[in-house]
Amino acid sequence: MAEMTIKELARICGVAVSTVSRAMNDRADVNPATRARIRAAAERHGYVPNASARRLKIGTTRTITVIIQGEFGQLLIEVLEHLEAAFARAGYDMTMSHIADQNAHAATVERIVREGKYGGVVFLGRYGSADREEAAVLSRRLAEIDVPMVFCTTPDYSGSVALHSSISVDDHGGARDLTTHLASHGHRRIAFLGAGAEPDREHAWALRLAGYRAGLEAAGIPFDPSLVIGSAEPDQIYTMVNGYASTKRWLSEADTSVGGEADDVTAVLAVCDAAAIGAARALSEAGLRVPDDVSLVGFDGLDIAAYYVPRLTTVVQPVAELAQSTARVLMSTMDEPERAIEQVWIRGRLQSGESVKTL
Amino acid sequence: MAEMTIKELARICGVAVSTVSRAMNDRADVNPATRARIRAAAERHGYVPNASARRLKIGTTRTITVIIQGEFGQLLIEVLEHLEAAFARAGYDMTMSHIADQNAHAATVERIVREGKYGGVVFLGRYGSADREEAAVLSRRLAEIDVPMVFCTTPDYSGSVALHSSISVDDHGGARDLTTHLASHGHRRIAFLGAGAEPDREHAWALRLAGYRAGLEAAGIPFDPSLVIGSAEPDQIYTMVNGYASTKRWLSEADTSVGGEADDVTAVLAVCDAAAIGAARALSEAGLRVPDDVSLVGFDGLDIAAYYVPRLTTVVQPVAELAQSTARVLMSTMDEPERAIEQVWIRGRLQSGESVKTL
DNA sequence: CTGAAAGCGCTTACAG
DNA sequence: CTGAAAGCGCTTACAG
Repeated sequence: MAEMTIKELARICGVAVSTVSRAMNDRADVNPATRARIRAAAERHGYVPNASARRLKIGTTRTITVIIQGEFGQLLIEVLEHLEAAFARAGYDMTMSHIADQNAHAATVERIVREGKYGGVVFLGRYGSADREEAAVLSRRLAEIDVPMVFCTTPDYSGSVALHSSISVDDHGGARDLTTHLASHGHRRIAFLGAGAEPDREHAWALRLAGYRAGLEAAGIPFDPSLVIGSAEPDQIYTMVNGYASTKRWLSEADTSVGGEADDVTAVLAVCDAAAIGAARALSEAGLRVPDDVSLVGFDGLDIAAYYVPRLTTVVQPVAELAQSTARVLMSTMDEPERAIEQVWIRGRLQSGESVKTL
Repeated sequence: MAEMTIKELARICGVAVSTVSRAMNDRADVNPATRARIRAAAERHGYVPNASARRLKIGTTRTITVIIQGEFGQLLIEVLEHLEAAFARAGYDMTMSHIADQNAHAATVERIVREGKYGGVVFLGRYGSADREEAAVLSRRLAEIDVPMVFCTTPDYSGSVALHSSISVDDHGGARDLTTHLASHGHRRIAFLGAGAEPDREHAWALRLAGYRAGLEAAGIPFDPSLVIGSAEPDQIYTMVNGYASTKRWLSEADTSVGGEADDVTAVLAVCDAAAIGAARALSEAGLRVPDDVSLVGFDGLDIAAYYVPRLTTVVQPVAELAQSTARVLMSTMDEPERAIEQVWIRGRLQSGESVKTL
């Protein structure tokens, strides 16, 4: 079936192309009867306006692209689905581009954006380099591109002054709540599992680590750096394999080191649910049961947390609210480009499972 | 920063726009020095050709879109990542469109495709209606659209004659292997968990159910329809919630019914890993331990299968091969549109865990 | 309410 | 090797 153009449809309907254009775009200044006739013919012949020609002429588009970078798991899928629904309700198409490269070059992103195919951009997930300076440079280059842009589930890395709006769960508050929860169940030797290698204040793990420290402090528990367990897989922090490998390494080091710090740990706060699942397996292999021997909590509120045995205590990311907020901020920025930058932090909800023992 | 056009860049370089075009597109007939000078200027000024104008002129594009429909989980993510890598190696961009609607209207798909933004289309995941007739109609309408198209992880629903190439894991063979595996460990009362409601031969669950029956037959075990457990959530068969709810319902019905069929079941073959995880929770709530009281196997080979306690015996989908095969078939079809339809079935690998007890 | 015409930013024969 | 010109399929002032 050959592609039909506006010209052919105009000929078929016996009108000018401009009239067809007006009819297809629902302009007020068309005779309702003409409009109906044209649309019926379009439907019948399967005419769909050429998106490239339209965009070239209009200069703008009702398509949003979501750029997903790095780790791409269940959490981002859920956010994506809500984003799509939110944009669809507002009459926008949404498409996605995944950037596999852990350290995407600004150039890759720039190219996607500058091609001019999109009216707005959502960055989803971790973006840019783990390296602070590099990330800041990327952020500044992005800010020079004349396209509305907002970050979702990742904060802005620009440095002191935020250059982009961002919407995230309150990582700090969530981890603090989990720590307080553990403390209120009698735990005082609480480990944090899955810290990253770089001292980067804005990464989710770093914010969660800070929340953990705040929770300890609120409970009057002194912070012990030896209870911060680093990631064995720093390139894939938020995964089962990292939770597993990090816990394995920690347990074996603790066994052999003087003092055996692991021995008196009664609870582990994992950087996310996936890492917690990996940790649970490593603990099990070491003969430690959850929660009888060690309590374990996660973060994110994935399905697996609710179906795991034992059900995992976690903080549920408000995915619907994150997506709606992101869509709202982006569309506002598209309407009003000079709009002020917003940093939105949405509180997650602590969901109690069966993985915490009361001491 | 204003968007730069080819005209401005031509003026800056003191050449004609046609020369800039040739330089940017790496044509042979440009003076290497001119070419270098133009590309340097483009880089310096951040010039990126307007994709819409280019596409309008060329009529074709090196962008592939992956249309994901319905359930979108970890398995599809892994396939997606491999697809992207495969297309990137061949110089194609890849973008994704998710269709949330379980029963996408052909119109939605047609619109995406007819807009003319893409050079090829991959359908990923289940597509079309669960209803056989509706699915066949969609398939036929899709075949009328003049765009290279291939189905990945889903077969073609056209009816007797396949209209589209498709690449899937060997669902039938995988389920047969799992059943044989269970039988060889002494199991004879094996349940199949997660059957769908429609008698649809091509759905993954139906193919796996058929493989299960073939496995039973090979082991000389009579097929017992009462051991086929239907999906409590037929709209989301391949999920934890369905595995959980279906198992719950089955256990409670079996308890109250005459004969209590559940009592003598020693093994459950779940339609996929996610459903198996849900089933494991339901079994645990009923006081049944895996594998001591019931053996349990899944399908897909997700990370969770390897990290769950007990490690889940499953068939690992060959995601890399699926993606590479899909990319290869699609690109061949783009080069040669009249190419013959191919149906590819790739064998999965049985991965032994700790969830099967030897009787 | 409708039509004729200009032009969006590119690419590609066609001349030179 | 380079340039001038036509045209891809649309939309949008501008006339009527």
